[in-house]
Amino acid sequence: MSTKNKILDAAEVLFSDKGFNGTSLREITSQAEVNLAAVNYHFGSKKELIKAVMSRYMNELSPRLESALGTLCSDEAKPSLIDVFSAFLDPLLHLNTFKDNGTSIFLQLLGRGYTDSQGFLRWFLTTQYPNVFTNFTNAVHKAYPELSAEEMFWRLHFTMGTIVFTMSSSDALIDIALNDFDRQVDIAGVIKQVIPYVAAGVAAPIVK
Amino acid sequence: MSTKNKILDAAEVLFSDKGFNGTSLREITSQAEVNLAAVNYHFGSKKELIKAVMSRYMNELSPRLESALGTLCSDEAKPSLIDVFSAFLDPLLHLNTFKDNGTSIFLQLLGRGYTDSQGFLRWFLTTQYPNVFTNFTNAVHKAYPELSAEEMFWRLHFTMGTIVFTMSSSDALIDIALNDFDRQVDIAGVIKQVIPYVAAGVAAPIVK
DNA sequence: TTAAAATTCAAACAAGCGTTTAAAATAGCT
DNA sequence: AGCTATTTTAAACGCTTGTTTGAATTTTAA
Repeated sequence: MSTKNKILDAAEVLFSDKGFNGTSLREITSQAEVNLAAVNYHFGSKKELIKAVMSRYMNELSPRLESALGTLCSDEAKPSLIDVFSAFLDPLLHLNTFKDNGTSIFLQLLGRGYTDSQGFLRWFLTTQYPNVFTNFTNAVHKAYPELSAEEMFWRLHFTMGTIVFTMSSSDALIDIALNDFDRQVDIAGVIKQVIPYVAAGVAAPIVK
Repeated sequence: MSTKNKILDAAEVLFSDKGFNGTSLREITSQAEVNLAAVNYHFGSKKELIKAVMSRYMNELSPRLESALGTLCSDEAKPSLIDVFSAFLDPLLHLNTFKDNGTSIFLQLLGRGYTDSQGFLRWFLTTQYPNVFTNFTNAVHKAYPELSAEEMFWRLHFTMGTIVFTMSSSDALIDIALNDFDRQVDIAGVIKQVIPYVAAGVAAPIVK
């Protein structure tokens, strides 16, 4: 295992757990059992390391997501909103085969990135992977064409908030579910619970 | 204006903007034009200052919220979910008269607190202000009794995520709405948009 | 007015941060 | 083998962090 990958593996777990600001390079390098200076040697800076951690996941996810949403758009049949959101399920769960707990880690990273660091990750994702966003918007528009661009804007951001926030605290929530309901839930179970919620939210009657 | 209040006023704005970890005591005290040591003298520690900032809002909000949700529960008529979520509107907007931009600041603080600091604010709120949570749960149950406790648990957390995440990035979203749609939106407008969304989400068909 | 209490202040503290340096070690190549 | 380029290492850098100190100042009350 290369030093670079040892760093990435340790960093993604710590970042997802304690946030980007909350994780120091010393924690990462001691967890990875490499020298402190290795981060700056291989990645240049902490900021670049964060980008590298996210890129590793996005490069795995984004083609599958584009494909899934793309076929939904090119199909003749009009998809339901449930179809649109369900299209995320397989690409996201595929991250679990790509890496242990990959789905959960990635979604937590996403949540961290949106609130930490004053939105620089938002910029990074929307500029580096714009196709995912436009494909998603198009798919939702096809499923619910009555929604105006402005209403769509708000509801998609509400949806993003639901997903990202839920996933960034999913470990705590899964713990509570285990204690209060004796129910063993995994990340796939949470995603399946959230899909009808966001689909119904986006499909809500248009407010006057 | 007392030193204590000068600190609280400066802290809440900086905390809501840059998070708890992202704001230093030196930024706060220089913004408040007080000595650095004043924070530790008056509050004991940074953590206690964070609690004090949140308490000032919660003490203003929680009785109004309990009352609004309480009457909803004690009324004979069965409320709609829209009624339940709308009950938050007045108490939240009241924070604007209590303080300039109070609603927005408080909701952003809430969002920060849920992701920063590994959930210690979640513990603080649920243990210090438990009535708000139980009243809310009861009101939702009355509006939608078919929902099981477990499903309710998940959907209420999805809702919390939607609200908190949206509000913590509401400034950025309001900016985008201004640029893309020439639409001047304020925090009350965002709240009114989000109510039908979360109401529909909670009311979504029960997943098998 | 005077003594005690509360508050403010400048300064320093120890600890942690990301980053840089230059020497040591390793690897790749002719 | 011997030279070059790459990588690893320990140490230190400069800076920021939250907190503490003890003296100066202001406020309070008798």
